[in-house]
Amino acid sequence: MTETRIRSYDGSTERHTSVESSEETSKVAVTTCPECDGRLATDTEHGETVCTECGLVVDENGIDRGPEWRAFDSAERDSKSRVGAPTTNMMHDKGLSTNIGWQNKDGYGKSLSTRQRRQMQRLRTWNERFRTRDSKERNLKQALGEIDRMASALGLPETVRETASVIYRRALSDNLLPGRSIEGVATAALYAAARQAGNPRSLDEFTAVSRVDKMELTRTYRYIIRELKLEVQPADPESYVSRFVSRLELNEEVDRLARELLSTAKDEGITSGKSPVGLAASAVYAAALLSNQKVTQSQVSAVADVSEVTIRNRYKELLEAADHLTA
DNA sequence: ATGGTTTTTACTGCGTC
DNA sequence: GACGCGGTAAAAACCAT
Repeated sequence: MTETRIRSYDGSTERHTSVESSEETSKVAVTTCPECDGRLATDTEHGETVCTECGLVVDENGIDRGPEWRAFDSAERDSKSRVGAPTTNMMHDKGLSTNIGWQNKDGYGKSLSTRQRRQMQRLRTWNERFRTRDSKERNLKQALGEIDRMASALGLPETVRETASVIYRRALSDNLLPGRSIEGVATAALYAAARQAGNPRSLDEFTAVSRVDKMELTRTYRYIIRELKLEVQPADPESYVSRFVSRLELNEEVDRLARELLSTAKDEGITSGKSPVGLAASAVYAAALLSNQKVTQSQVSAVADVSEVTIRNRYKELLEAADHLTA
């Protein structure tokens, strides 16, 4: 009947037969055991050369078994292939799901009748359908878990998580996942969601809580945006202000002033092309200066993750723009 | 790949506490 | 002398082409 195996190494290798066949396979390389002069047999499945008498393992690395998976159709190849960054989830089910052999043989190696063949074919089809649906669900489950984890680590509100999961689902159903890591796409989805919600976090902040590096994040982010035709406008510097202000323990006046500086700067047209984070940081610094609250450039630099040089350059420009307007 | 722009790194000098 | 600030040159990162 059906042979249900842990994993299909090879269509013809089954557990019970491999044990029985140790006698037969011994004809491949027969020598004598150095211990007891018994016959040596090669166990092809484990790549060991063992003595049939005393069980001494003479050589245990005889065979390179290559990849431990084998794909029988393209769907399976997709789910098992190691293209892309390695994740623990590469084999979503740890190889424990049911697999129906492709040979039309029963457990004893006898051929099946036409009727049985048909039946097996139908079973294979359905098994495959359930298996892939299952894998997508697990994939989604893991991704959503990651999104949740990162979102709370970054203090992002519920709404952002929701849009992130919507984006991820779309990516999944549009088959954007193959070749990309779940973690990477999940991070990119959250990044996009945060920006869309006007509650952005910098790339650096994301790489701090995600397992993917900056390169992969930006790459998959671009890809997702392009493929899903998402509209994400450049981050508004003002959206960083309140966070910086509170982390530096400054008051609302600084917050207000910083926003004012930023909007006049925008009107003067000196903000384009400059990094939003740098602008926000500089505005906060300038505002603190104007309202006589002491913060050092290095403090701002630390919380905003922007170099002091950038802060200097920007805040000079911001003040200039403000002067222009008042004068 | 390339070139232009922005940001960072590293270093220096000045004033203040 | 350490610290905050300002400036500069060169390197690195980024982006559009």
